[in-house]
Amino acid sequence: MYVFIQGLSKLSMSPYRFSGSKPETSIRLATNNCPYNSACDGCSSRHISLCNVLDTDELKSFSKISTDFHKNAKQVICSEDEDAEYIYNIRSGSVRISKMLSDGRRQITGFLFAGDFFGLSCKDKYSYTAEAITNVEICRFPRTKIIESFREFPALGERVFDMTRTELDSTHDQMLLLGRKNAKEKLCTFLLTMWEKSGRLNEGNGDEVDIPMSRSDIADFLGLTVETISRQFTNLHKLGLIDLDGAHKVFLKDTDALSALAENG
Amino acid sequence: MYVFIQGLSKLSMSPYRFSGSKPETSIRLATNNCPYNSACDGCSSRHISLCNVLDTDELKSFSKISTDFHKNAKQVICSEDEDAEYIYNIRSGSVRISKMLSDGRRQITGFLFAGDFFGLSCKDKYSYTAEAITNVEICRFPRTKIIESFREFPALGERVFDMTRTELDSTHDQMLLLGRKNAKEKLCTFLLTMWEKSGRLNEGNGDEVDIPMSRSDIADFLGLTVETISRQFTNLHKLGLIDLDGAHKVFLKDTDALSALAENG
DNA sequence: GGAGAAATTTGACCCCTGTCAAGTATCTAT
DNA sequence: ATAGATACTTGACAGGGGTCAAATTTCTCC
Repeated sequence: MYVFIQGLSKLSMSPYRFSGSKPETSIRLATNNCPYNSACDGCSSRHISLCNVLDTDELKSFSKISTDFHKNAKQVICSEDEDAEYIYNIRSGSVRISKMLSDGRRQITGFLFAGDFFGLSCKDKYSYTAEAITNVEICRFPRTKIIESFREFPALGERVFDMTRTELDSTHDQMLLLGRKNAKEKLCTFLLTMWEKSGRLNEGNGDEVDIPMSRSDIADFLGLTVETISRQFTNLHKLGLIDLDGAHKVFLKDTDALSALAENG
Repeated sequence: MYVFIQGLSKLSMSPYRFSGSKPETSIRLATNNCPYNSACDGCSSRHISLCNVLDTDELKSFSKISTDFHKNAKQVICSEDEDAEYIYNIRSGSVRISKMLSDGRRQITGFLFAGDFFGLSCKDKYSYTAEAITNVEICRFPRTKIIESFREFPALGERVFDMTRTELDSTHDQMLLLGRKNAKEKLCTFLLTMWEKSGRLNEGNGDEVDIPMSRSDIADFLGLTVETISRQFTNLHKLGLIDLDGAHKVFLKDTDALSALAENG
């Protein structure tokens, strides 16, 4: 079991908690795309976000460069080749990060959840597109200002650096998956990763896993087609390893068996 | 042509120079694995390495935590699941970074060259194996000490952070390649990346590219088999796009055509 | 320089996954 | 609640790349 957990923590999604993924609508925000200054005080993802290394006073200062906003499911947050002006931090909801080839083939390089951030590139253009999968609450910081604040709050810079290295580790696992695993192994790995993530927050949840993204998203994340994903879900169901309740709720009936299949399917 | 160059700079190898890759034997070191303190003064990769942000005095101080050593081709530098005690910096030669599944399937996550570093994980074990492809000269720093020195030399920390983010960008491109490109596109992309890298240092080299790694390494990097790699080399040769001089020297006869094939093969 | 080992190439065959198509279920918006 | 759109599933078929095998070339080391 230990090996299994270790394997999971490497997969290509940031290893920070997410708060389940029922579409959430912001109560405080009546309209989309309408930034306002956040006090950060009531932020539900504060304890798992990059800012969790700041104490109350520091956070008060830091929050001055932060702007809150909200996006509905399917809206674009930032696009490939657009000026990389902001760093984005997810407060709630699910986001997909993707890249495209000129003919439209898409690769999703990661799914991000509450506590994850994105947009901190070295280049002055974003090298990927970020889109809301569910409704999301996000805060963002001008890139130049957050880099300045790394000097004011060195712990913040270290925290962001740590998260970046953890993310790099995850991408290496995802490269192993994309280059060397077959369809069944890919889906098992994915389901266990989602299970591990959801388990971190919802401890009482048992083996029920919420899958906010579409089959098509999963396909583009695992380097497969929608049809193959669908067939593999059916396959795992016939093997008695999972139950499905609609397309977005999966019950893992034998995580040990799934774990075995994730490396030798 | 601009788009082409831009595409290249994203591919999953660190975008720092390498000094060609003819196997090099250290003159100063008679034996392998025999660390000694380096003065850094005569280091040929100093201008492209992480330490290039340090001035002469700073480098003198920094060099105290550095140890030089040498490995022959095919030797292991560090292994998956081994204590991650050191950060390694490549002074010359070529290194492959890889991960394995329990049944032996291997994924090479990157090829590294002079100026590149590796080993800076968040975890206390290395999450990958590093092996010398050619003979290599390497210097290494105890992880705890280099992290301390980030406080003494903030520019060094920023430099390492920058290189890490650039590397993360590259892995995203490699994920797109692994998940969505076909065999021909993968090989064309790879050849152009190697060409771009070699061109940075050896400007007079024209379109002759040195490929230090084996067909098997290329296969494990691109998520293919040796046979497929070999067939695609033959294929590109028959198309008149490349000439081969042995297995490790490739002459790119039409980089524009290769560039087109790299996205729509 | 020559023998053995290792790496690369080539061929024959086949399977996994993609493609195309159609049917079914689910979601969304009135 | 209902209609239309979207998402998902299932089936038939095919092809790109894998597997196995053998030939050829290149490398390594006395």
